[in-house]
Amino acid sequence: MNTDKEKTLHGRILGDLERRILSGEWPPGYRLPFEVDLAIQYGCSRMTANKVLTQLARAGLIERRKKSGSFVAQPVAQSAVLEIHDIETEVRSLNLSYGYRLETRNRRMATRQDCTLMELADGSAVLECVAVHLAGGRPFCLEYRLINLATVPEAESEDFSLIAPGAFLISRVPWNAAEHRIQAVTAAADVATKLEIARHSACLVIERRTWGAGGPVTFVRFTYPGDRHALVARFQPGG
Amino acid sequence: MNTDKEKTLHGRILGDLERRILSGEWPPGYRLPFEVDLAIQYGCSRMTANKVLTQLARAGLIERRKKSGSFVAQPVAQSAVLEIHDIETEVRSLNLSYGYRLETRNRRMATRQDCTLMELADGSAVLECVAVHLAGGRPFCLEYRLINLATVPEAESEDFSLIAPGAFLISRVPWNAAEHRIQAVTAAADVATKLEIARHSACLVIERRTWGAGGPVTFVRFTYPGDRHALVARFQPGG
DNA sequence: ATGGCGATAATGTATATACATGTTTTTGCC
DNA sequence: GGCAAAAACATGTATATACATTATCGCCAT
Repeated sequence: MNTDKEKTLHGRILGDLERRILSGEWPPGYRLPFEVDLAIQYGCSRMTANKVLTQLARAGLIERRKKSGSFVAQPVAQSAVLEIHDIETEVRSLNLSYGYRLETRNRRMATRQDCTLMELADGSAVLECVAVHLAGGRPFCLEYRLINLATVPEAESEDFSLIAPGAFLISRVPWNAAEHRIQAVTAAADVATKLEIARHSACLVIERRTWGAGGPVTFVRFTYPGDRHALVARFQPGG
Repeated sequence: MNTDKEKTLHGRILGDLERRILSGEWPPGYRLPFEVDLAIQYGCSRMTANKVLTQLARAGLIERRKKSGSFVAQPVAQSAVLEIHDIETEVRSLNLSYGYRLETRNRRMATRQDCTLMELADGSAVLECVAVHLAGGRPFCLEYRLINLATVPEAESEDFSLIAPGAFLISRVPWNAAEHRIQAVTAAADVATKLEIARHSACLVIERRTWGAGGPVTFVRFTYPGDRHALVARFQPGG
């Protein structure tokens, strides 16, 4: 059921303890055996037991306290790991042909609004792109993109008529932080036209801001027709 | 910037390598020093270097190949860890008063639709609840809940007039897998009435299915007014 | 050339050991 | 009895060592 890494000694012990915790046999608050006792029970060294307990603690399944021992953690927020894919990959995984159409590309100075969106300094130059991603010949998603030319100057010499900004950026610009914002909105007139949907339809909007070592990199807003797209995320405590 | 665990030796080394990778100094594909060389450079033992590289590999920042060495991984999908909180916690963190109103509570046999939603066996008994969560006295979110009475029989003796099903379940039922689905929809008439919003407004819908050791546990659909709620997730590669 | 085969090199796992760190419990003094 | 010093204890970190596993390279015979 797990990542079947129960090939190794500490893998087997880990799986064993995980099973007891997730099944409820060891409920939240239960104090599990000390490292030395685990080592004796499983006939291994303390270092091996330590490795297992350290991994359980990193996964958030247990909490460790010096002198007191290790305790099964209280289940906290239901977190989920949400994978936000490259759009071309996403479309192709639906077995549809992928298409891309650039609508506008515009180099300009950052407006006040841009600065708010991206945490830009006043007077920065940005590249603004609007593009439509197509699946099976029909509009799949609308992309509104801002690129900070101060941190990504090489974007200026790219016309984005064939390659999408996302694909360009991901392969060229290292990033170290991102923030996602997911919302439902009603389609404005221009959005509805570009996506070929009825006005006031519900749309799923995913906004992402990305930062690199040199500051803000890009802002992007993806707008999906609400009835045709869902984000799905699976989650298992302890990976 | 990190979890500032640069107190220990392997913590410092880890931070150092992370910085080089995230800054782009070591680009994707770059082969980093072998364990023994790292150990020499940092004046530590190979076990310590191994611990660091193992953690980097678990975080997905590097890929390790026997005999070849360790390489900076290609950035893949932009994944984000989305924390889906308890609603009461969420409301209170907005500095609003929290309220809860149960609308309906109904014990019945599972319909065909229920079975599809929850992967139930035919003929299972379920508890169906509809409730409204309030923030600052106004509707914040509509909850539609199904509980599988086969795996959570104790739910039958709970009337849920004061305690919300989510709060009840999280503290009592261990679970080991969950699936989230996030979508945008237009509000149907009954939803609009309960949430006191205009018909056909855009709403953000979060559905969650949860499984435990004994099979399906619960299905829940949260419907949020689209203009009043957004999911926000931050992400930093490597933790 | 080429196909196999063994040497080599790097990671993977496990152990024994040592000392550090931070809590709790016990001891011992006033 | 009260309180501070000391011991006991469990985890945290680090090292040295050993052997297993596996991919790669070069050599040699065909």
